[in-house]
Order: sequence, then C-alpha cells, then structure tokens
Amino acid sequence: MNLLKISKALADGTRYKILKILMANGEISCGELEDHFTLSQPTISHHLKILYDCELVSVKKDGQHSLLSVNKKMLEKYFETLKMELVK
Amino acid sequence: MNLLKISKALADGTRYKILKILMANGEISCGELEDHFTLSQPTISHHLKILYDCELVSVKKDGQHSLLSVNKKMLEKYFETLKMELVK
DNA sequence: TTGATATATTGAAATGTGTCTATATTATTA
DNA sequence: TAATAATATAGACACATTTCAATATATCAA
Repeated sequence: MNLLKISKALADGTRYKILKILMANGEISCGELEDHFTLSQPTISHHLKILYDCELVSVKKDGQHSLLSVNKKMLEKYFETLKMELVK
Repeated sequence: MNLLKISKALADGTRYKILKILMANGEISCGELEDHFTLSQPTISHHLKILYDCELVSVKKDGQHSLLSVNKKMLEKYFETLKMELVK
C-alpha cells in the first residue's frame, strides 16, 4: 500500500465523489458512473485510472463493459495505517 | 471542517512528515521543526500555513517563537467523517 | 536604539494536475 | 465484415503547487 498515493487520490473532489457513488451503487460500469457527472468520458477514465493505480477501485472486465467497485479492504487498510501512524 | 481541504493538506509528503514530527514531539517551534528537513525556512513556513488554514495545526505565539502542535480533535473528526461518508 | 533571531511574505521558476478534443482500441451485433 | 458501443490513450492547454532567494516583519537582548 502506498499511503501517499492513496492520500493524493482522495484529495480531489471528483475522485471522492466517484468513491461515494461506487460505495452507494456497488458494481456499476464506467458509462453509468459518467451519468453522475458533467465531465467528459476521458476525464472520468483518467480519474478511474488514478483510483485503480492506488488499488482503491477494482475493475472486472465484462465484455465491452468494465464493472467498477471500491476495494474496501484497501480503504480500511488506509484508514488504519493513517490512524496508527499519526494518532498512536 | 473542510474535508477536501484537509485531504489536500495530508496529500503531501512534507506536510505528512510535519504532522508526524509534531505528534511525536508535542509543542515545538518552527526552527526546531525545520531541523528535521533540508527544505528552506520559507518552504516549511508555507506548508505550516496550509496545515494551519485547515486547522490541523495550532500555533501558540511565545515571544518571537511560534509553538506548533497538532489539533488532534480536528484530525479525529477528519478520520470519523471520512469513514462515515465513505464506508458506512 | 541597534543588532540579532524567528517567522512570514513576495515573486519567480519548475513541475504537477485536471480538463478537453481527437483518436485508438476492444468487444458486440447486424 | 462493417457499423456501433464502451473504454482507453495521446496531446494540448490552463491552472495549481512546490520550491527557492530575497526581503519584510516582529521580538528579544545588549
């Protein structure tokens, strides 16, 4: 786990919203996700790549669709590490 | 509390290190903090301002010194809000 | 009051980030 | 196979961020 990379990924309003949408909707495709934004498709794709690269979001290929979901394990691990490093 | 502002403040290696140093050392001055870095004094001052603006760091003026400390309440509030918004 | 010390501010350079349009790639379906 | 649909990549632009040197401000001490 790259702590700083995850922190940077979380430090953007669009990506934070993506995570909230994915948490609320479970597995959805990129297209469905895009419907929640006025941003262009490449922009959403770019943000998804950042979330994927730090392993906060998982992608399951299903034909021409990509099913997205939050890697809750990684999110939990991030919270715990942050708390441990900073607070304890 | 401005969640995104705090996330951005945490998403920098130098500022993260500042918080860790402050957590480990309690109240120290800017000068003592700078001793932990090879960065210039204005650079550290700049990062401190960002941490102060989002209320993660408190400053107590003591003559010509500024005594720094982490606002643990804010840090805890941040963790809880993040967890509540994302996980629950 | 003057010189020294601690911190903040300014302005500039380099680098990073978010966004778009255009286009490529991959998979489906007619 | 050809057209369509879903997603990814490339390149460009504007803006933000990190850093520094120079300087300003504030406080202490002689």
